[in-house]
Amino acid sequence: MSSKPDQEMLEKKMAEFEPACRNAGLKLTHQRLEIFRELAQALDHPSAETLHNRLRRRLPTLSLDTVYRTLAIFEKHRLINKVETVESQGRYEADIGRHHHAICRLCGAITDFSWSFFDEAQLPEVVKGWGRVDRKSITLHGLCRKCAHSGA
Amino acid sequence: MSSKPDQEMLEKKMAEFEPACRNAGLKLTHQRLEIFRELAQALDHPSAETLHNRLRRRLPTLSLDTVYRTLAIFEKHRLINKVETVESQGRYEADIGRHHHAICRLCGAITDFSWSFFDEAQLPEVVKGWGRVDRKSITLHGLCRKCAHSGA
DNA sequence: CTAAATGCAAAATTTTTGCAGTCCC
DNA sequence: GGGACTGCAAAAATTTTGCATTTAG
Repeated sequence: MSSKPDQEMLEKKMAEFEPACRNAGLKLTHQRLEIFRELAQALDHPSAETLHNRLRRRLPTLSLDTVYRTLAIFEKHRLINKVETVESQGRYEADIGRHHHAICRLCGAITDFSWSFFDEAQLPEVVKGWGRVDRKSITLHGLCRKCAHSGA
Repeated sequence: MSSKPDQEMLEKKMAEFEPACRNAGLKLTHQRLEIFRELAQALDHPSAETLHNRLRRRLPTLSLDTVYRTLAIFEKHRLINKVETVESQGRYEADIGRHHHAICRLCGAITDFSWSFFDEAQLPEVVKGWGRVDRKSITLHGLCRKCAHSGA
């Protein structure tokens, strides 16, 4: 459903990230670049802790609280996205384009999918009265193929 | 967007809850009944802690961990729903019927809405390969009317 | 009766904060 | 150089667990 971003794609994302970061008034520190890079190449919507573990190999002094702070500030400026989830741990993604999520209730894996029919549909009238909608996304819950086959 | 459930509605929900609970093989304890009742009459998708605070007036010995355990087991048996959220605190609702959520990024309020057009739409082909979908829901993010008007 | 549920206390997990030192712009 | 950022440590917030006691069925 999602395809592995290759090196070329990753460099493109990094190239877009730098000006976006400056635009947001954020300083381009080594840590921020690496945290974004790690998230951008991740396929699994990692948590802060997961990212920290992966980054420690490259950045042994990187602290977990910096990862938390950085993800929070990236999200605030919409450079990344925090996934709507039912888990206790927050999960993040670098892809802020229109897409949706399917979550497996067994293995917890989050998979992206697109659905332009929905993206282009007008929200129902009743929502108009609620306020200003900035984003809309779908979350599917169920069993991924792998878990469904492993006798659940 | 949602209407206040009156006393009659609440009693109906309680009447439906009891057999559903037994069906799930769960014992009908005083605490469980009161936790469900409190959630069923709540309009704000409360957290475990919020529910506990509200219930303490009536049940002074009710412990927070029982609230956590009870909500978790209710959700496991699909007697209640845990809302997909970006917050660190889990939020719950007794309404397990088809509906969707609009979340205000300022005040954090969660509002329900319905959209049968979406509910009845076929998911895109690409999802078929993912696995078995049990539930699908929409989350809107933005500013509720009140927060939008208070100059955000 | 008996297995399940509760309350208490303690721990584990996840996230946030204060502050001194460091680094980008 | 100065304000933003980081790392460290500590704390806060949220959720989970072990165990003795109580309770529903």
